[in-house]
Amino acid sequence: MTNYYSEHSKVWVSVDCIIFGFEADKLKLLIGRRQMDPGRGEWSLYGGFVGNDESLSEAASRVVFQLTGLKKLYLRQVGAYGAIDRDPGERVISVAYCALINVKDYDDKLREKYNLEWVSLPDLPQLYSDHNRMVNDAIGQLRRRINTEPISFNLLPDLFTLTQLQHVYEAVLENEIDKRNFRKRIKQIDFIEKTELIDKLTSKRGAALYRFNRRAYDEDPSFKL
Amino acid sequence: MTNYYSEHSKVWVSVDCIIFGFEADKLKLLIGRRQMDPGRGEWSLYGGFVGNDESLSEAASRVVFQLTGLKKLYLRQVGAYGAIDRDPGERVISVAYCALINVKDYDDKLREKYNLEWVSLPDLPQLYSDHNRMVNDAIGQLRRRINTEPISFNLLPDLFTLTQLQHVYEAVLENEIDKRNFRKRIKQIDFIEKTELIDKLTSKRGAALYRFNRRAYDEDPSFKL
DNA sequence: GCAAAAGTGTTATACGTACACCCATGT
DNA sequence: ACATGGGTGTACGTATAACACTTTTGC
Repeated sequence: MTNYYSEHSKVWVSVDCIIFGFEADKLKLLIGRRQMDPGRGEWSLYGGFVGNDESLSEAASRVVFQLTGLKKLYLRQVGAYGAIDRDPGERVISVAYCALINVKDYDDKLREKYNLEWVSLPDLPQLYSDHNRMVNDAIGQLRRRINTEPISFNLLPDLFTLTQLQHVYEAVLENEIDKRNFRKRIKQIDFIEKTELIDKLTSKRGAALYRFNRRAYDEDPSFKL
Repeated sequence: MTNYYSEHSKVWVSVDCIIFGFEADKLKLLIGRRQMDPGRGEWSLYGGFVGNDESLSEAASRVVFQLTGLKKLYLRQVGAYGAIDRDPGERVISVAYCALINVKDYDDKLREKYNLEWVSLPDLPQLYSDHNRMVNDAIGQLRRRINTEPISFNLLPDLFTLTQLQHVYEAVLENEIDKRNFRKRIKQIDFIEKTELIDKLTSKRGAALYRFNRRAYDEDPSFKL
C-alpha cells in the first residue's frame, strides 16, 4: 500500500446489468425486485458492487453469470452514472452494462430463484434509482449499433430462420420491415450463411436455417443492413 | 450515515478529460506531463479525483474549466475504465470525458501554466496508463456522431466559413470530401445559416460566414450530413 | 497579371423502397 | 381443401459520387 492518493476520498462503485432477451417476437428485459435496502422490493436492474479483485467488466460478467448461468455472451458497457444522489442510501457510482442473450439458453430455475421477470419494453415499470435511464440509454445504443455490428445474433439461437432475424430487427427498431427487401439485403451479407437444415417447428412448409459465421465476419467486418 | 453498503469496499474514482481542438486544419488533443506520482512526467490526459460533493460530469467540468477557463462547452462521457491494474499505483476507476473546444477561445496562459501541448493525432505519443485507449474510443465516438449530431460547430468559432467546416469533417473522418458535394449537402440543412458577414482573413476574395442556429436545430434535430 | 481561395451544376450509378403472388406442407 | 408461414422479382424515385471551370481580389 503506497497511499499515493490517500488525500482523496473513495466511493462505492457498482455495476448494473441490463439483460435483453428476445421471446415471442418481442424484445424483453430481465428485471427483479430489489433485495436490499434502501429500495427493497422496488423493480430494479440486477447489480452488484465492484470488488477489489475484479475489473468492471469482470464484475458485470459475474453478476450476469449469477443470474443466467451464461458465461460467454455479448456484454457491453453502456456508461457510468454518477449523480450525487442517484442512490437514495449512499453515494454510489454505477456502471451499466448491457447483455444480449438467447432466452432459450436461459435457465428458468435461476429466474425463479432470483424472482426475476422478463418484461417487454412497453410494459417496463418504474425502476429503482436511475435504472430507467440506463435502460433507455442501452436501447439507444442497441438501435444505433444493430445495423453496423453483428449483435442481433446474440438474441437468437445459433441456427435461426430469416423470419426470426427479421423479427429481431423489427423489435429493436420498432418498425416493420418489408420481407423481400430484408431478405435481399441479407443475401448480400457473406457472413450470414444458409445451412442445409430446415426448421419444421414454426411452419408447415419448413424454413431454411441460417447461421452467423464469425470467421467470415472477422475477415470482412464491414456491412450495413 | 446509514452504512447500507458498509460490507463492500470503496475505490478511488477519477475523471480523465480528452480535450479536442481544431487548429491549422488539424484535429488536436490537449495533453500534459503528469504532475503526480506514480508516472510523474509521463504524457497524460488531465484528470482529477471525483469528490463526494460532485457528480461525474461536474468533476469533468471542473477539470476542463481549470485547464481551459471555459464553462459552457460540449462535454460527453466516453466510458468507464476499470481494469484492476490500469493505474500503476492504486486501484482507481476512471471515467473518461471528451470535450470539444474552439482553440481561439482558449487562454494560452493556462496552457503554459499547466505545461500543456496541443498535439495532432498522428503525433500522439504514448500516454500514461490506458489513456491512449480512452483517446481512441473518444475518436471513434466522434466519428460516429459527427454526421448525425451537431457537434462539429463546437470546434469552430461562432462564425465560420464552409471551407473551415469542411476541414473539420475532413480532419475528424480522415478523408477528403468533394467541395461541391459538401456544400450541396450543407445548403439542405436549415440550421446552418449564411450570414451577411464576410471573412476576409483567410482569402483575398473573402468567404461568407455561416452560423449554427441552435434554435432551428432544436425544432428539427434530424439531419444526416 | 497572377496566385489563392470561393463559389457553382450536371450526369451516371447505386441504393432504398414500394408492392403481390405462388409454394410446400400439416391438419 | 385450406390455413399457415416461406419464399421470390421488378420498377421507380432518391441519394450519392464523380467530375472542372469561373470569380474575386490582394499583392
